[in-house]
Amino acid sequence: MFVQFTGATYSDALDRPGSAAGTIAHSGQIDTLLAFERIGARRSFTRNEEIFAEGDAAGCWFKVISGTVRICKLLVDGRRHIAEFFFAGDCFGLENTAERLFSAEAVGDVIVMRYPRLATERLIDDNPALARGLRDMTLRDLANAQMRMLVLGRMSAPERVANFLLDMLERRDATRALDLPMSRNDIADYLGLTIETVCRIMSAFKRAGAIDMPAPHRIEIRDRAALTAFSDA
Amino acid sequence: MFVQFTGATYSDALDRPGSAAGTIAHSGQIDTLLAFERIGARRSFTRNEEIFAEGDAAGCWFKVISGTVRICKLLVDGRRHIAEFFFAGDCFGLENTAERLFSAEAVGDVIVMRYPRLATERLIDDNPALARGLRDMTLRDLANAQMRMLVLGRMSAPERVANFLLDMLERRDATRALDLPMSRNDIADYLGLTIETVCRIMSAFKRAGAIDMPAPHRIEIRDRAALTAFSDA
DNA sequence: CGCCAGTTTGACCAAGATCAACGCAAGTGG
DNA sequence: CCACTTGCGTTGATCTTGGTCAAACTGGCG
Repeated sequence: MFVQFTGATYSDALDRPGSAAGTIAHSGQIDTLLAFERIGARRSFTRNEEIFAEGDAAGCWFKVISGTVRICKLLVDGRRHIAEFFFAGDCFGLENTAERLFSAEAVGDVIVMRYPRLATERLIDDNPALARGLRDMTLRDLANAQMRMLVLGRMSAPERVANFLLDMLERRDATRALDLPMSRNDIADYLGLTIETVCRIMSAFKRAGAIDMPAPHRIEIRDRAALTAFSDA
Repeated sequence: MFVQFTGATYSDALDRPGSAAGTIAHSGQIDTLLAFERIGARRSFTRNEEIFAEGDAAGCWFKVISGTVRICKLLVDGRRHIAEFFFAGDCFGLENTAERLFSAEAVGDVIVMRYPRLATERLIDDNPALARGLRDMTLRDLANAQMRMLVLGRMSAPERVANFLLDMLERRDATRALDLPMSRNDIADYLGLTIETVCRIMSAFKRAGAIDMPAPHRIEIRDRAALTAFSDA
């Protein structure tokens, strides 16, 4: 079955506070959201601009308002790894280390909200529901990371690409058509492959009639069953 | 530089609550630890016994008292992936999904404490310091998972093995000698390699004088610099 | 029009997987 | 006590997948 790793949305975290945790009153959600709005600041970044760098002080976290963000790390010899992509509604950069272990960059033009960690900690200490929301979000991120480890550690190149396409479809709330905001290079570094391999496999999927690709960044699903079959055979 | 992914210990989580979060009074630690002891139950498992299975209800989490636990997932065609090993002091199985996505198994004989999730949630809601401790633990797990993604996605087989040995050394609080509790097969499934590749690379390290291997599970570091050099070329 | 960045395709190569055999130590049963 | 089995670990020969190197293609833009 197709491995799913949907990004953690903050509103999701409040809407579905984990099965055992019970339900949060709707008014509570509004209050805490407003509380966050008050401590946040809007920022915008242009294509390939760095939002934070590896080694920066990790004094705040972010929520994507629009656009796509990539979290990545560069090895000394130039190899790059993309840990995750984040889309509108997703939160990123929440860490407990003093320094950033990864950098964050705008894939295209991006608008984010920036929240200071200290103020967030204060809000959380006074508000168990909010704390629970953030905790669930982090736990969801962790589960996604574990699924991604499975993909990177044990899946073949076609399985990785098929999984990626189905996952993107899911995360962008699409069923048939999809505009990929990231380059082939980004996809390769996300899947632990080379750009050539990603290209070849996408072309193969197209030849096999599983997808259509009117433009490099435009993907249309023609045979979802075939893709799903590819995704974990 | 060598990539580090130390497991999250519960006491660590309380001892170092993240740089920006301030310090927790020592009495607070004792109280919350006692609180946990009260809701926990001791369990023991024998070699290869299942602690929980994929699909089980996720109503509790665990702390390793002694022994080694592996968290793993089986693909339909028999491929296996080990998401993480946990040693004495590490916590595992804390999830917000209704069902387990991974199974947990005893690598050797294991003793754990089992804590119900519901009671934990209650404790956490009343105790911000405790909440923070658990949050930091989860964030540390997430950071480790991201480092492991880097290893699985972008590192060569010798780099993975060297990293693994250095990481085990660190996690077992050893500097020169190390007894690996897990089989070569476990190591392979943890590193996304085959057992043959793991064997060959360990033998190569031994031939190169980087390690000594008086018995398959006994590793002695002879040239840490060489290992470190291997670990990220 | 020509350039440029990103994408695609092809030919070849190498790292690691697969298949197979062997080693070795710890049981087990006669 | 010794044959026999069983479960790991190790090593070698060969094959496959995906990486590397190189060249061609495409669309946008000055």
